Amino acid sequence: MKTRLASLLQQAISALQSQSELPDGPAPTIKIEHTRDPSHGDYACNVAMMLAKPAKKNPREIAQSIIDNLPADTDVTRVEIAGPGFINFFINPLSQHAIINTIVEQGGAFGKSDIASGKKVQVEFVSANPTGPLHVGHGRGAAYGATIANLLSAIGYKVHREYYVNDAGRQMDILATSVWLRYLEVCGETLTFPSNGYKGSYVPTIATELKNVHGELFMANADDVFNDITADEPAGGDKEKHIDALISRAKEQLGHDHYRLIFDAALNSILGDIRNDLEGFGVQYDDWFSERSLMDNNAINTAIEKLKASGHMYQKEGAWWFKSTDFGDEKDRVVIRDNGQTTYFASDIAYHLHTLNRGYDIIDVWGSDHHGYVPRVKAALQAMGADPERMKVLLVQFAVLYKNGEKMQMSTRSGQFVTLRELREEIGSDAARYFYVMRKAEQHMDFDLDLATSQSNENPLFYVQYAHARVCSVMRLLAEKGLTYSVENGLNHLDKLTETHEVNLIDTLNRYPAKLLQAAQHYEPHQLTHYLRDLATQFHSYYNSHKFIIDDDNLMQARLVLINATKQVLHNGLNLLGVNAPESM
RNA sequence: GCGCUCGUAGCUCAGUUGGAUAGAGUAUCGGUUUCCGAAACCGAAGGUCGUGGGUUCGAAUCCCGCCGAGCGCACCA
Repeated sequence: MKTRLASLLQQAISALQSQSELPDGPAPTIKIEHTRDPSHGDYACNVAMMLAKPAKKNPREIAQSIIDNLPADTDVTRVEIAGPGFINFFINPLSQHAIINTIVEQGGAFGKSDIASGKKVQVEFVSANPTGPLHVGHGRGAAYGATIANLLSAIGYKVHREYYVNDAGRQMDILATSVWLRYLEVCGETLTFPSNGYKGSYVPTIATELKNVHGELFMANADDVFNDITADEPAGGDKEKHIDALISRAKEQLGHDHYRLIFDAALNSILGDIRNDLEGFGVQYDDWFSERSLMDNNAINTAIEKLKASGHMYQKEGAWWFKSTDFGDEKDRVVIRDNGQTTYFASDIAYHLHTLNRGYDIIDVWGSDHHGYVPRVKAALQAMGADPERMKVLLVQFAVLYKNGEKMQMSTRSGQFVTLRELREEIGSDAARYFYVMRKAEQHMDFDLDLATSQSNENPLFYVQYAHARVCSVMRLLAEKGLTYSVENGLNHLDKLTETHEVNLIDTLNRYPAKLLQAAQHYEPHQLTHYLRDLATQFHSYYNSHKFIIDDDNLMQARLVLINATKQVLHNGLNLLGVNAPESM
């Protein structure tokens, strides 16, 4: 309908231009919007006001000329000028009914489109270091990323969902060493656990498993291990140097193969837990991409060579630097450390290049604490001759948790955090998924655990699900009464749906496809949650003022088609959010 | 100090390329069930859109200053 109106307006404007009533040249893009106030009609357009300046005319005057030149359309019942120069359209309500036919016809596909026509995009999200279980901060990125992927897929993108596994680097070494030290404790050694080690309870668990499988294969004397190691912070030393020394000691005492065994045991255990956790959260991936694989297949060196060839690399103090300031970054960045090891940044450059080379545009969902990292990655892509516009970073604020009215501090290292799994167990995946995407991603978010766990009706998910369940309930009752539902009959009598509640509900149904498109293009799932609440409100209001199971069979069938169409749209929307649409509550 | 994100009802938040009287939920107050599920519905009240300027027909939205919050400023990942 919007495009139809736009085309009518375009014709009128062209006509005026040829009569020299309006200046030639490109007219402003015609924007048709739904009105907020029903007294303003169904659709409104501000094009007359946009033309006021170039035409040097009163906007209301222009609006009148446009209306006078507007071609007739059977579904437009009235056109008005209002306010400073809006053109308001009143649409024949019966023409809106057609959406119900469309919904019945398309079912679960209703609302989807092929706007993106199969363009390939990779959504990389969560990608937490496999050094511990996911916590509620990661949960938001998981819910958001998964929903974004669903939305993009719904408008025709070919979406690749990927988890980038940081299975290399110092943090993993710290984890492996932490596991080994706990293992020694399990085997009866006493030692002072490093202050910078991973202290979560999952570490001794992995250590115990290791002992069950391998016995005392990795056994060592604790005094030997700690002999000549730089002092830890509590002992007046440096915690970073302390843990680094312990890592070196672990590698040298265990030897490459045994160290790798422990390292992989820790990695596999934690990654397995993360996979399981995300699966339970309804989050699916097409690929779990290993950072280590970039080293194994030389992709990192290739990328670095490419950077060097670009002329934006230089050597300083034994390290290789990328001159990212050439591309607007704050400072230059190290790619190869003076000890010869490549940095995380080097891996990430290689990873992004690799993804682009596979033909995907990139959407990275990152925690907002990584926002300073964006310019350097884009700079690297640009230096290597790639288009940095092909990479889009969506930043997600961490949720701040409140319990008993107090803010909870979280840190993976200290082992003090609420895990995603705990959250799911307490409030359920549906509520968590919905709650997480209800707010704009870059908005700070207060997550009140007491509120979420109380299952109060504060949680709007129940409201939406209830609307869906209510339709199901009506249909159950219909069957109990021995009555039958005829879609055909209902579709044939849509013209009987003339009550205000019905018109409003149908109007809301009409808005769904555009809303879905907008939510996807702007990466804003919260638009969908707001829409679904609106739709549920319309339905509940209708439900309370009209009965559906009535004596007039034609009217009843028409109403049943309407509420089933509503149910379908609720279902489609919730499905995109990764939330169930229950038949009963 | 510099940079990024942000400041809207008591609280949690919408307000999408600048549009008409700034909207929901929740909390508060008052109504609605012999009737398809009251986890619902209807109504009232609630605002100097942080603040001061600027841009124009028109600003919560764009520009600048100030105040306040969060995050970032590693040869960590």
